[in-house]
Amino acid sequence: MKKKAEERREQILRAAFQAVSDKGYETVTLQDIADYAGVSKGVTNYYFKNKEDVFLSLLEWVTDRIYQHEHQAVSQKTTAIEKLEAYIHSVFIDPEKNKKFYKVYLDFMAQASRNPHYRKINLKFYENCWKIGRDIVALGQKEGTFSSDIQADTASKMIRSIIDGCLIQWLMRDEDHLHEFYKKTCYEVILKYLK
Amino acid sequence: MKKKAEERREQILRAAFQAVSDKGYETVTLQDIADYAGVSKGVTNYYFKNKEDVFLSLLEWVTDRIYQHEHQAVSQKTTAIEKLEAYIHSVFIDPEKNKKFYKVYLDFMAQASRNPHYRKINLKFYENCWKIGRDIVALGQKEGTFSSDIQADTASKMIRSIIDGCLIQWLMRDEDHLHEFYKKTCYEVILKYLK
DNA sequence: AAAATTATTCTGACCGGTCAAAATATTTTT
DNA sequence: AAAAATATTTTGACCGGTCAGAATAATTTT
Repeated sequence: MKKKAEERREQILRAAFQAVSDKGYETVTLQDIADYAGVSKGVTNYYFKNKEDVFLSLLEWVTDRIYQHEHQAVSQKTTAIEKLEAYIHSVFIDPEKNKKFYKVYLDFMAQASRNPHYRKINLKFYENCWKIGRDIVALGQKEGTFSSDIQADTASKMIRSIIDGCLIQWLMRDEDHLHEFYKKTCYEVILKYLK
Repeated sequence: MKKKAEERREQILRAAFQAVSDKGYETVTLQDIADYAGVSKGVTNYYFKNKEDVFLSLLEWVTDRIYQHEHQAVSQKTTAIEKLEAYIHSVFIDPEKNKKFYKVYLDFMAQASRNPHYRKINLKFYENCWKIGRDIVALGQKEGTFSSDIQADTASKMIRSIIDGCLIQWLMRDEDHLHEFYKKTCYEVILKYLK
């Protein structure tokens, strides 16, 4: 019962994710989402309060999945360098997935710049990401791999800034083959900063 | 004759800039723009082909102004370090102006991720910014201030990634007082990377 | 059959683009 | 220089189309 409802919600969120990625936040209609999910329009209205509720849930769902993925990748490694590598590797998954996510993510950030509800969800995502970065830096400092001059909290903010900055610039340039370049250079910049 | 028409266009673009900053790209109607400009609805259609034409012109106009401002600031300094400082200083003008621009810019990037017309204009902006960065790095290397290990072209991409990454993260956090933090740390990261 | 779920239809609001007419500015004629 | 003619600019009403949300109907589950 509860299970089914949860599945339906996720089915709709997946559809919304694809629809927004294809068409853009504002262009997507509830009808689009229903079509992508292969259900009728009423279903969406049944499981979500309204359109904004779908989108807020979508942002929460998608950022949480990203975070889980990153966290999982990092937690499997032991040294700071390995963890940093794993982090960057998990972030720069592949052109296809990065494109899909950052298209949607840019839409949401544009919304978030004016709507506190979106900002709040994004902040939660940031905090999760910062935590990953902070732990890596702190470990590296304990190991002696990273400089003790920098502050782990500050560094964690920068790490995410560099990552997002690189992937956004990559997306805007619209050349898949540059994915590797940004991944590599992003890693190098962060490493040089931490050492 | 020609002068008046150009003034009108700019008047409308200024109005559109403010309107988009306040309400967001997709929410803004031609009526809004007319209202902000203090003219009637028909005027906008008289000076621009259609809504998209207004927005494409706006992106071009606003990014060009930003670039001119950055370029002017950097060109007044002589050493690489001074130029870099001036660059960062001109980018991180003040919370008010940064907020206004990045709100609009995020909207346009969201559009650009799906619409090649916007991407093309943004690429022009990128190339201008990269040129500023590249020249600073090259100068620094000639001076011996910056490491010769890095590639000026690569570094210029990273400089802009870090700047945009920082300002976007700052905007999302919605705390004006952090502006100084991101400005300072952004500069430090870039400097450490270049040395 | 009652309740829960899904599908369809309706409605009111809104938007972009058009257009004809009015207002204003410019040029030509007297 | 005044008047007439012409060109340019501005206005706001209008239309076709779309969408979110509500209401309603149909179907499935319990």
